[in-house]
Amino acid sequence: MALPKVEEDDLLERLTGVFQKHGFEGASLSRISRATGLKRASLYHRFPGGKEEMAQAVIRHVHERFGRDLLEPLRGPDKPADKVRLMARRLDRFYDKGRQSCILDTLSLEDLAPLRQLTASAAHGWMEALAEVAVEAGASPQEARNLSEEAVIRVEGALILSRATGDRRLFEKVIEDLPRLLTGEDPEV
Amino acid sequence: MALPKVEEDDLLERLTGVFQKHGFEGASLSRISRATGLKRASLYHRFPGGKEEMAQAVIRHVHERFGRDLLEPLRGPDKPADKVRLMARRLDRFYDKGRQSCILDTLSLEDLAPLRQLTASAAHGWMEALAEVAVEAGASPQEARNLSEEAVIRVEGALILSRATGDRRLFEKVIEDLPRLLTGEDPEV
DNA sequence: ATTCATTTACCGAACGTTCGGTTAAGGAGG
DNA sequence: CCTCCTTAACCGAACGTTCGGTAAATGAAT
Repeated sequence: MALPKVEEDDLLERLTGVFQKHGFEGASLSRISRATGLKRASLYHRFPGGKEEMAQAVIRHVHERFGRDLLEPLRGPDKPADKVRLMARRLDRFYDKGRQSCILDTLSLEDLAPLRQLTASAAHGWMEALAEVAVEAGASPQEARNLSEEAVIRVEGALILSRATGDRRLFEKVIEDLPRLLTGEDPEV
Repeated sequence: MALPKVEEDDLLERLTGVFQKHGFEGASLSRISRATGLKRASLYHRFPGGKEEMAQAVIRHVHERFGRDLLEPLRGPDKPADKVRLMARRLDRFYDKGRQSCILDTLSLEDLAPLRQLTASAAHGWMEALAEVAVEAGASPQEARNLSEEAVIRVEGALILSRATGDRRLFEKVIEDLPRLLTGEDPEV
Protein backbone atom coordinates (compact mmCIF):
# COMPACT_ATOMS: atom_id res chain seq x y z
CA MET A 1 0.00 0.00 0.00
CA ALA A 2 1.10 3.53 -0.69
CA LEU A 3 2.66 5.49 2.14
CA PRO A 4 0.64 8.33 3.65
CA LYS A 5 2.24 11.65 2.83
CA VAL A 6 1.41 12.95 6.30
CA GLU A 7 1.07 10.73 9.33
CA GLU A 8 -2.32 10.62 11.01
CA ASP A 9 -1.15 12.34 14.15
CA ASP A 10 0.77 15.05 12.37
CA LEU A 11 -2.20 15.60 10.10
CA LEU A 12 -4.57 16.04 13.02
CA GLU A 13 -2.16 18.41 14.67
CA ARG A 14 -1.99 20.64 11.62
CA LEU A 15 -5.73 20.39 11.13
CA THR A 16 -6.23 21.47 14.72
CA GLY A 17 -4.15 24.55 14.15
CA VAL A 18 -6.35 25.72 11.32
CA PHE A 19 -9.66 25.23 13.13
CA GLN A 20 -8.20 26.79 16.24
CA LYS A 21 -7.06 29.90 14.43
CA HIS A 22 -9.96 30.47 12.05
CA GLY A 23 -13.00 28.68 13.45
CA PHE A 24 -15.21 26.35 11.44
CA GLU A 25 -16.33 28.73 8.72
CA GLY A 26 -12.92 30.36 8.46
CA ALA A 27 -11.17 27.02 8.07
CA SER A 28 -11.48 26.77 4.31
CA LEU A 29 -10.30 23.71 2.44
CA SER A 30 -7.65 25.88 0.78
CA ARG A 31 -6.22 26.87 4.14
CA ILE A 32 -6.44 23.31 5.37
CA SER A 33 -4.79 22.04 2.21
CA ARG A 34 -2.00 24.56 2.53
CA ALA A 35 -1.44 23.77 6.19
CA THR A 36 -1.45 20.00 5.79
CA GLY A 37 0.29 19.68 2.45
CA LEU A 38 -2.54 17.53 1.14
CA LYS A 39 -4.71 18.43 -1.84
CA ARG A 40 -8.46 18.67 -1.45
CA ALA A 41 -9.07 15.22 -2.91
CA SER A 42 -6.58 13.64 -0.51
CA LEU A 43 -8.29 15.27 2.41
CA TYR A 44 -11.55 13.73 1.25
CA HIS A 45 -9.84 10.38 1.09
CA ARG A 46 -8.82 10.74 4.73
CA PHE A 47 -12.09 12.33 5.82
CA PRO A 48 -14.92 11.14 3.57
CA GLY A 49 -17.35 13.12 5.68
CA GLY A 50 -15.69 16.33 4.55
CA LYS A 51 -15.11 19.39 6.61
CA GLU A 52 -17.49 18.42 9.37
CA GLU A 53 -15.72 15.11 9.88
CA MET A 54 -12.42 16.96 10.02
CA ALA A 55 -13.79 19.22 12.73
CA GLN A 56 -15.08 16.22 14.67
CA ALA A 57 -11.70 14.53 14.38
CA VAL A 58 -10.04 17.70 15.63
CA ILE A 59 -12.20 17.88 18.73
CA ARG A 60 -11.64 14.20 19.46
CA HIS A 61 -7.91 14.60 18.93
CA VAL A 62 -7.63 17.61 21.17
CA HIS A 63 -9.85 15.92 23.76
CA GLU A 64 -7.53 12.93 23.77
CA ARG A 65 -4.31 14.88 23.89
CA PHE A 66 -5.70 17.20 26.54
CA GLY A 67 -6.85 14.27 28.63
CA ARG A 68 -3.56 12.44 28.32
CA ASP A 69 -1.20 15.37 28.89
CA LEU A 70 -3.16 17.57 31.27
CA LEU A 71 -5.91 15.63 32.99
CA GLU A 72 -4.44 12.16 33.46
CA PRO A 73 -1.62 13.48 35.69
CA LEU A 74 -4.30 14.95 37.95
CA ARG A 75 -5.17 11.39 38.94
CA GLY A 76 -1.63 10.54 39.97
CA PRO A 77 -0.33 10.02 43.52
CA ASP A 78 1.23 13.47 44.02
CA LYS A 79 -0.08 16.24 46.22
CA PRO A 80 -3.17 17.97 44.73
CA ALA A 81 -1.52 21.38 44.66
CA ASP A 82 1.52 19.95 42.88
CA LYS A 83 -0.65 18.24 40.31
CA VAL A 84 -2.63 21.40 39.62
CA ARG A 85 0.60 23.36 39.31
CA LEU A 86 1.77 20.88 36.70
CA MET A 87 -1.49 21.14 34.83
CA ALA A 88 -1.31 24.92 34.94
CA ARG A 89 2.16 24.83 33.43
CA ARG A 90 0.97 22.57 30.65
CA LEU A 91 -2.13 24.66 30.10
CA ASP A 92 0.15 27.62 29.58
CA ARG A 93 2.02 25.68 26.91
CA PHE A 94 -1.15 24.22 25.46
CA TYR A 95 -2.55 27.68 24.72
CA ASP A 96 0.88 29.13 23.97
CA LYS A 97 0.66 31.66 26.79
CA GLY A 98 -2.75 32.83 25.62
CA ARG A 99 -1.91 33.20 21.94
CA GLN A 100 -4.01 30.22 20.87
CA SER A 101 -7.77 30.04 20.95
CA CYS A 102 -9.67 27.13 22.44
CA ILE A 103 -11.59 24.89 20.09
CA LEU A 104 -14.41 24.82 22.63
CA ASP A 105 -14.76 28.42 21.56
CA THR A 106 -13.98 28.33 17.86
CA LEU A 107 -15.91 25.15 17.10
CA SER A 108 -19.01 25.73 19.20
CA LEU A 109 -20.30 28.70 17.21
CA GLU A 110 -21.46 26.56 14.32
CA ASP A 111 -24.71 24.92 15.28
CA LEU A 112 -24.00 21.42 14.09
CA ALA A 113 -25.30 18.85 16.54
CA PRO A 114 -22.35 16.42 16.35
CA LEU A 115 -19.87 19.20 17.06
CA ARG A 116 -21.91 20.48 19.98
CA GLN A 117 -22.04 17.04 21.52
CA LEU A 118 -18.27 16.69 21.27
CA THR A 119 -17.50 20.12 22.73
CA ALA A 120 -19.94 19.43 25.54
CA SER A 121 -18.37 16.12 26.50
CA ALA A 122 -14.88 17.60 26.28
CA ALA A 123 -15.86 20.44 28.59
CA HIS A 124 -17.50 18.09 31.05
CA GLY A 125 -14.49 15.80 31.05
CA TRP A 126 -12.25 18.69 31.91
CA MET A 127 -14.47 19.90 34.71
CA GLU A 128 -14.86 16.45 36.21
CA ALA A 129 -11.12 15.94 36.39
CA LEU A 130 -10.72 19.29 38.11
CA ALA A 131 -13.52 18.52 40.53
CA GLU A 132 -11.86 15.26 41.52
CA VAL A 133 -8.62 16.94 42.42
CA ALA A 134 -10.49 19.64 44.32
CA VAL A 135 -12.23 16.96 46.39
CA GLU A 136 -8.85 15.38 47.00
CA ALA A 137 -7.66 18.75 48.27
CA GLY A 138 -10.45 18.88 50.80
CA ALA A 139 -13.43 20.41 49.07
CA SER A 140 -16.91 18.97 49.37
CA PRO A 141 -18.29 17.43 46.20
CA GLN A 142 -20.57 20.43 45.76
CA GLU A 143 -17.79 22.95 46.38
CA ALA A 144 -15.55 21.00 44.06
CA ARG A 145 -18.05 21.17 41.24
CA ASN A 146 -18.40 24.90 41.68
CA LEU A 147 -14.65 25.38 41.77
CA SER A 148 -14.06 23.30 38.68
CA GLU A 149 -16.72 25.22 36.78
CA GLU A 150 -15.18 28.47 37.85
CA ALA A 151 -11.72 27.32 36.85
CA VAL A 152 -12.76 26.38 33.33
CA ILE A 153 -14.85 29.51 32.98
CA ARG A 154 -11.86 31.62 33.99
CA VAL A 155 -9.51 29.94 31.54
CA GLU A 156 -11.94 30.30 28.66
CA GLY A 157 -12.81 33.86 29.58
CA ALA A 158 -9.17 34.81 29.92
CA LEU A 159 -8.45 33.43 26.47
CA ILE A 160 -11.24 35.53 24.97
CA LEU A 161 -10.22 38.66 26.78
CA SER A 162 -6.54 38.21 26.03
CA ARG A 163 -7.41 37.84 22.37
CA ALA A 164 -9.83 40.75 22.32
CA THR A 165 -7.47 43.13 24.12
CA GLY A 166 -4.13 41.76 22.96
CA ASP A 167 -3.04 41.70 26.60
CA ARG A 168 -1.87 38.19 27.41
CA ARG A 169 -1.12 39.01 31.04
CA LEU A 170 -4.78 38.41 31.79
CA PHE A 171 -4.35 34.81 30.74
CA GLU A 172 -1.11 34.39 32.66
CA LYS A 173 -2.71 35.72 35.81
CA VAL A 174 -5.60 33.27 35.60
CA ILE A 175 -3.24 30.37 34.98
CA GLU A 176 -1.08 31.24 37.94
CA ASP A 177 -4.10 31.52 40.18
CA LEU A 178 -5.46 28.06 39.37
CA PRO A 179 -3.70 26.13 42.16
CA ARG A 180 -4.97 28.53 44.81
CA LEU A 181 -8.47 28.43 43.36
CA LEU A 182 -8.72 24.66 43.20
CA THR A 183 -6.70 23.54 46.20
CA GLY A 184 -6.45 26.62 48.38
CA GLU A 185 -2.66 26.52 48.22
CA ASP A 186 -0.36 29.23 46.94
CA PRO A 187 1.34 28.60 43.63
CA GLU A 188 4.90 28.72 45.04
CA VAL A 189 6.40 29.54 41.65
CA MET B 1 -33.92 62.04 -0.74
CA ALA B 2 -35.43 58.57 -0.89
CA LEU B 3 -36.68 56.94 2.28
CA PRO B 4 -34.40 54.31 3.78
CA LYS B 5 -35.97 50.88 3.67
CA VAL B 6 -34.43 50.10 7.04
CA GLU B 7 -33.57 52.74 9.60
CA GLU B 8 -29.93 53.05 10.56
CA ASP B 9 -30.47 51.80 14.08
CA ASP B 10 -32.63 48.89 13.08
CA LEU B 11 -30.13 48.00 10.38
CA LEU B 12 -27.26 47.94 12.87
CA GLU B 13 -29.30 45.84 15.24
CA ARG B 14 -29.99 43.21 12.60
CA LEU B 15 -26.41 43.36 11.40
CA THR B 16 -25.24 42.78 14.95
CA GLY B 17 -27.35 39.67 15.21
CA VAL B 18 -25.69 38.10 12.20
CA PHE B 19 -22.11 38.81 13.29
CA GLN B 20 -22.96 37.71 16.82
CA LYS B 21 -24.37 34.40 15.68
CA HIS B 22 -21.94 33.48 12.91
CA GLY B 23 -18.72 35.41 13.48
CA PHE B 24 -16.94 37.42 10.81
CA GLU B 25 -16.30 34.67 8.29
CA GLY B 26 -19.67 33.07 8.88
CA ALA B 27 -21.51 36.32 8.33
CA SER B 28 -21.90 36.05 4.58
CA LEU B 29 -23.46 38.82 2.55
CA SER B 30 -26.31 36.47 1.71
CA ARG B 31 -27.10 35.97 5.38
CA ILE B 32 -26.70 39.66 6.05
CA SER B 33 -28.91 40.49 3.11
CA ARG B 34 -31.57 38.09 4.28
CA ALA B 35 -31.44 39.38 7.84
CA THR B 36 -31.57 43.06 6.93
CA GLY B 37 -33.89 42.97 3.94
CA LEU B 38 -31.36 44.89 1.87
CA LYS B 39 -29.78 43.49 -1.27
CA ARG B 40 -26.05 43.12 -1.53
CA ALA B 41 -25.65 46.29 -3.60
CA SER B 42 -27.69 48.33 -1.14
CA LEU B 43 -25.49 47.17 1.71
CA TYR B 44 -22.53 48.54 -0.19
CA HIS B 45 -24.31 51.85 -0.50
CA ARG B 46 -24.64 52.00 3.28
CA PHE B 47 -21.20 50.56 3.96
CA PRO B 48 -18.84 51.43 1.08
CA GLY B 49 -16.04 49.70 2.95
CA GLY B 50 -17.85 46.40 2.60
CA LYS B 51 -17.99 43.65 5.13
CA GLU B 52 -15.17 44.96 7.27
CA GLU B 53 -16.86 48.33 7.62
CA MET B 54 -20.05 46.54 8.61
CA ALA B 55 -18.19 44.66 11.33
CA GLN B 56 -16.63 47.88 12.58
CA ALA B 57 -20.02 49.55 12.67
CA VAL B 58 -21.38 46.61 14.62
CA ILE B 59 -18.70 46.84 17.29
CA ARG B 60 -19.16 50.58 17.59
CA HIS B 61 -22.91 50.17 17.80
CA VAL B 62 -22.76 47.49 20.46
CA HIS B 63 -20.13 49.49 22.33
CA GLU B 64 -22.45 52.48 22.37
CA ARG B 65 -25.57 50.59 23.33
CA PHE B 66 -23.70 48.65 25.97
CA GLY B 67 -22.23 51.82 27.40
CA ARG B 68 -25.56 53.62 27.45
CA ASP B 69 -27.73 50.83 28.83
CA LEU B 70 -25.35 48.96 31.11
CA LEU B 71 -22.36 51.09 32.01
CA GLU B 72 -23.77 54.61 32.26
CA PRO B 73 -26.12 53.64 35.12
CA LEU B 74 -23.07 52.46 37.05
CA ARG B 75 -22.06 56.11 37.38
CA GLY B 76 -25.37 57.15 38.88
CA PRO B 77 -26.02 58.14 42.52
CA ASP B 78 -27.42 54.82 43.74
CA LYS B 79 -25.69 52.37 46.05
CA PRO B 80 -22.92 50.41 44.27
CA ALA B 81 -24.52 47.04 44.97
CA ASP B 82 -27.85 48.26 43.58
CA LYS B 83 -26.19 49.57 40.45
CA VAL B 84 -24.34 46.31 39.86
CA ARG B 85 -27.54 44.38 40.41
CA LEU B 86 -29.19 46.48 37.73
CA MET B 87 -26.30 45.92 35.35
CA ALA B 88 -26.43 42.19 36.02
CA ARG B 89 -30.11 42.11 35.15
CA ARG B 90 -29.47 43.97 31.92
CA LEU B 91 -26.49 41.77 31.11
CA ASP B 92 -28.79 38.81 31.42
CA ARG B 93 -31.14 40.38 28.89
CA PHE B 94 -28.30 41.59 26.70
CA TYR B 95 -27.00 38.06 26.21
CA ASP B 96 -30.50 36.55 26.30
CA LYS B 97 -29.73 34.42 29.35
CA GLY B 98 -26.57 33.07 27.75
CA ARG B 99 -28.05 32.21 24.37
CA GLN B 100 -26.22 35.00 22.55
CA SER B 101 -22.51 35.15 21.93
CA CYS B 102 -20.41 38.21 22.64
CA ILE B 103 -18.97 40.10 19.70
CA LEU B 104 -15.73 40.47 21.66
CA ASP B 105 -15.55 36.74 21.06
CA THR B 106 -16.98 36.34 17.58
CA LEU B 107 -15.26 39.37 16.05
CA SER B 108 -11.83 39.05 17.62
CA LEU B 109 -10.88 35.83 15.86
CA GLU B 110 -10.27 37.54 12.53
CA ASP B 111 -6.92 39.26 12.66
CA LEU B 112 -7.88 42.58 11.15
CA ALA B 113 -6.18 45.43 12.95
CA PRO B 114 -9.16 47.83 12.95
CA LEU B 115 -11.44 45.21 14.48
CA ARG B 116 -8.90 44.31 17.14
CA GLN B 117 -8.53 47.92 18.13
CA LEU B 118 -12.28 48.29 18.52
CA THR B 119 -12.73 45.10 20.55
CA ALA B 120 -9.84 46.14 22.76
CA SER B 121 -11.26 49.56 23.52
CA ALA B 122 -14.71 48.11 24.15
CA ALA B 123 -13.30 45.59 26.61
CA HIS B 124 -11.28 48.25 28.39
CA GLY B 125 -14.27 50.54 28.62
CA TRP B 126 -16.29 47.82 30.25
CA MET B 127 -13.57 46.98 32.76
CA GLU B 128 -12.97 50.61 33.67
CA ALA B 129 -16.62 51.18 34.44
CA LEU B 130 -16.66 48.10 36.65
CA ALA B 131 -13.47 49.16 38.41
CA GLU B 132 -14.98 52.54 39.21
CA VAL B 133 -17.98 51.04 40.91
CA ALA B 134 -15.76 48.61 42.79
CA VAL B 135 -13.73 51.51 44.14
CA GLU B 136 -16.95 53.21 45.13
CA ALA B 137 -17.86 50.05 47.02
CA GLY B 138 -14.65 50.24 49.01
CA ALA B 139 -12.01 48.44 46.99
CA SER B 140 -8.55 49.88 46.47
CA PRO B 141 -7.77 50.94 42.89
CA GLN B 142 -5.57 47.88 42.49
CA GLU B 143 -8.17 45.52 43.93
CA ALA B 144 -10.83 47.15 41.81
CA ARG B 145 -8.87 46.56 38.64
CA ASN B 146 -8.40 42.92 39.51
CA LEU B 147 -12.06 42.51 40.35
CA SER B 148 -13.22 44.18 37.15
CA GLU B 149 -10.94 41.96 35.09
CA GLU B 150 -12.23 38.91 36.85
CA ALA B 151 -15.83 39.96 36.34
CA VAL B 152 -15.44 40.39 32.59
CA ILE B 153 -13.40 37.22 32.32
CA ARG B 154 -16.14 35.30 34.12
CA VAL B 155 -18.91 36.66 31.92
CA GLU B 156 -17.03 35.88 28.72
CA GLY B 157 -15.97 32.46 29.96
CA ALA B 158 -19.48 31.61 31.07
CA LEU B 159 -20.82 32.52 27.64
CA ILE B 160 -18.31 30.21 25.97
CA LEU B 161 -18.96 27.37 28.35
CA SER B 162 -22.72 27.75 28.22
CA ARG B 163 -22.52 27.62 24.46
CA ALA B 164 -20.10 24.69 24.37
CA THR B 165 -22.05 22.62 26.87
CA GLY B 166 -25.56 23.84 26.16
CA ASP B 167 -26.00 24.42 29.89
CA ARG B 168 -27.05 28.00 30.42
CA ARG B 169 -27.14 27.69 34.20
CA LEU B 170 -23.40 28.37 34.18
CA PHE B 171 -24.06 31.80 32.75
CA GLU B 172 -26.91 32.52 35.14
CA LYS B 173 -24.76 31.61 38.11
CA VAL B 174 -21.99 33.97 37.04
CA ILE B 175 -24.46 36.78 36.46
CA GLU B 176 -26.04 36.34 39.87
CA ASP B 177 -22.65 36.35 41.53
CA LEU B 178 -21.51 39.65 40.01
CA PRO B 179 -22.77 41.96 42.78
CA ARG B 180 -21.01 39.92 45.45
CA LEU B 181 -17.82 39.78 43.41
CA LEU B 182 -17.67 43.50 42.69
CA THR B 183 -19.13 45.04 45.82
CA GLY B 184 -18.95 42.28 48.41
CA GLU B 185 -22.71 42.40 48.90
CA ASP B 186 -25.16 39.57 48.43
CA PRO B 187 -27.43 39.79 45.42
CA GLU B 188 -30.67 39.88 47.46
CA VAL B 189 -32.72 38.64 44.52
C1' DA C 1 -47.39 75.46 -8.25
C1' DT C 2 -44.35 73.62 -11.61
C1' DT C 3 -40.22 72.64 -13.27
C1' DC C 4 -35.60 70.62 -12.89
C1' DA C 5 -31.18 69.35 -11.35
C1' DT C 6 -29.49 67.01 -7.36
C1' DT C 7 -29.27 63.70 -3.89
C1' DT C 8 -30.40 59.43 -1.55
C1' DA C 9 -31.60 54.68 -1.48
C1' DC C 10 -32.30 50.67 -3.66
C1' DC C 11 -31.68 46.75 -6.90
C1' DG C 12 -30.59 43.34 -10.97
C1' DA C 13 -26.89 41.55 -13.08
C1' DA C 14 -22.51 40.44 -13.53
C1' DC C 15 -17.48 40.49 -12.13
C1' DG C 16 -13.55 37.26 -10.93
C1' DT C 17 -12.53 34.29 -7.07
C1' DT C 18 -13.11 30.80 -3.84
C1' DC C 19 -16.13 27.63 -1.74
C1' DG C 20 -16.94 22.46 -0.47
C1' DG C 21 -17.03 18.37 -3.00
C1' DT C 22 -16.35 14.69 -6.93
C1' DT C 23 -14.29 11.84 -10.58
C1' DA C 24 -10.88 9.32 -12.95
C1' DA C 25 -6.35 8.12 -13.34
C1' DG C 26 -1.45 7.17 -11.75
C1' DG C 27 2.29 5.57 -8.72
C1' DA C 28 4.07 2.88 -4.81
C1' DG C 29 4.08 -1.49 -1.79
C1' DG C 30 2.22 -5.55 -0.41
C1' DC D 1 -2.53 -8.19 -9.21
C1' DC D 2 -4.58 -5.57 -5.73
C1' DT D 3 -4.93 -2.14 -2.39
C1' DC D 4 -3.90 2.28 -0.56
C1' DC D 5 -2.72 7.00 -1.15
C1' DT D 6 -2.25 10.77 -3.87
C1' DT D 7 -3.27 14.10 -7.50
C1' DA D 8 -4.95 16.87 -11.65
C1' DA D 9 -8.94 18.34 -13.42
C1' DC D 10 -13.32 19.55 -12.83
C1' DC D 11 -18.07 20.79 -10.98
C1' DG D 12 -22.06 23.87 -9.46
C1' DA D 13 -22.75 27.07 -5.95
C1' DA D 14 -21.63 30.75 -3.18
C1' DC D 15 -18.31 34.22 -2.04
C1' DG D 16 -17.39 39.56 -1.64
C1' DT D 17 -17.54 43.27 -4.74
C1' DT D 18 -18.71 46.47 -8.54
C1' DC D 19 -21.50 48.76 -12.05
C1' DG D 20 -25.34 50.82 -14.43
C1' DG D 21 -29.60 52.31 -13.75
C1' DT D 22 -34.29 53.34 -11.55
C1' DA D 23 -37.52 55.45 -8.16
C1' DA D 24 -38.43 58.73 -4.58
C1' DA D 25 -37.67 62.84 -2.06
C1' DT D 26 -35.34 67.54 -1.73
C1' DG D 27 -34.22 72.57 -2.61
C1' DA D 28 -34.00 76.31 -5.77
C1' DA D 29 -35.62 78.83 -9.53
C1' DT D 30 -39.31 79.83 -12.10
